[in-house]
Amino acid sequence: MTRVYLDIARELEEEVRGQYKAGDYLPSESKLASRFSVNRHTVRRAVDELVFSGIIERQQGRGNMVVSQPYDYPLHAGARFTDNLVEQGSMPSSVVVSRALVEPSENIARLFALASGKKVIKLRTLRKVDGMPCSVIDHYLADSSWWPVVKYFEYGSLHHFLKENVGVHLSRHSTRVRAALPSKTDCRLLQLSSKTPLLIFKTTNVREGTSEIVEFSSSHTRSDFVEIVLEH
Amino acid sequence: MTRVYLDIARELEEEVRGQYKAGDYLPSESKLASRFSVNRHTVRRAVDELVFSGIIERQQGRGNMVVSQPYDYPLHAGARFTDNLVEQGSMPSSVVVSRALVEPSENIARLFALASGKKVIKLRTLRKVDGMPCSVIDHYLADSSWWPVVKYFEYGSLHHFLKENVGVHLSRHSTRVRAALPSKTDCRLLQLSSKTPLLIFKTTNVREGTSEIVEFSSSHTRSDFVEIVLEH
DNA sequence: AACTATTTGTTCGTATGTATG
DNA sequence: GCATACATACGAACAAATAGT
Repeated sequence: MTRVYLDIARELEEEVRGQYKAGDYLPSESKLASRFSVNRHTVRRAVDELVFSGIIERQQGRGNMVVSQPYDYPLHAGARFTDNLVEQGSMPSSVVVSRALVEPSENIARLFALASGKKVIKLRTLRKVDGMPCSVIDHYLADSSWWPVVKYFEYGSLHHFLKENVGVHLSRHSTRVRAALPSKTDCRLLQLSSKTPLLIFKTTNVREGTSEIVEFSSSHTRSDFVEIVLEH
Repeated sequence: MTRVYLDIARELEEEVRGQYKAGDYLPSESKLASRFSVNRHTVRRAVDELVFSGIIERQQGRGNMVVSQPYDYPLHAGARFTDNLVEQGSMPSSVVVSRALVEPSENIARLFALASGKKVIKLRTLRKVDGMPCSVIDHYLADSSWWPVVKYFEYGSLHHFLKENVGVHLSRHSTRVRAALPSKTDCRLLQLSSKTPLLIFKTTNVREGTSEIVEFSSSHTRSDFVEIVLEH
């Protein structure tokens, strides 16, 4: 009768470490409950243990996702990738995950000095290193007339794509850095535990030679094994 | 009906911060349950929140004890200071909190290309904004012969002090950025909750005009209301 | 756009186990 | 042993988010 949930937690943890990879989902709590012949509360308590130890991330309406790499990555301190800041906007190895013409937020409309009602292009790209998603970047483009072209951007360097296809050369204007814990979306896209802090770089890019801000990007990078290098 | 436990958690937290001191006990869960007219599970869930945030500790058979009384910051969320990266090494408003000649770690000895047995100077400075500690910086100086002079550095810009008093001009060599949750020491010095992520900048500085690394610094900045601006 | 099925989240009720004094 | 307080477990119901039809 006593402490069933700890046994289940141990069993689940072992299975996760042995047979799951980051991004996989556990069976639903109902299925686990019937499998272990316990009440759903009890498996839930068991899963709580894994959530607390950072192996599992709960996603309401979706399921319980595995967020750590059991035996893939040697996450011991010191083994850390480095990424160059200046490539953040033009990662050659990033892939578009979503793309839309959207109503800009108030901040972005002000930044771009947009007339009200005008839409902006929003691109979300995901960058992986050795198959592991390590940063999500949201790009906002001020000029929605680029949409017919940008619609066909799939992967690679966005800045290079823009130069080739719309003849715009972007140059970096300012960058702000902060750290924060991941949002639910960050957790999902980066297969991350909500306890892993992110580095957030907000960059504005201008049309080269002018002071016209044409792109704003916000990159969210997992900071447990990626370190950003600044050039001086 | 929904999320009653969060309201109760907020209420309890407020009372704890206002009227309890470390070592006090909350009323029993049954009493709280009847006071808030909810099931005991619900107050339990509420207390869980306080346990998770580290201000309550459960003691089976005894009660729920207040273990810390976190500082109450007069700062509303959203008010965010910005700090310029290039001043990180030479904050005019920082104060020395500790200072010593220490045995360097392996990494630092290698970085400085030091002979074994040589010591390095370690300075820890604290920078406050409006009275609130917002970053701790550990400076390591390769040349221990500066000690008699550095012993008298108390506050202000370290780089300026070194230029004036030992005739060394430092110039930035490389910077690496990451984010992490605070250590216990960080929490203490910055009066932080362990859930607030920190920005960590590791910078190496060389003697100007040479490639001789003479200073390494690691700055830990609270990132909930400080944002770092990069210049391009 | 509306509806449905699935999955996690919250709350109630009840009962029993376990630690403390 | 007894009373009290926290800990675990069962069952039921509904809320809220998500995904797909």
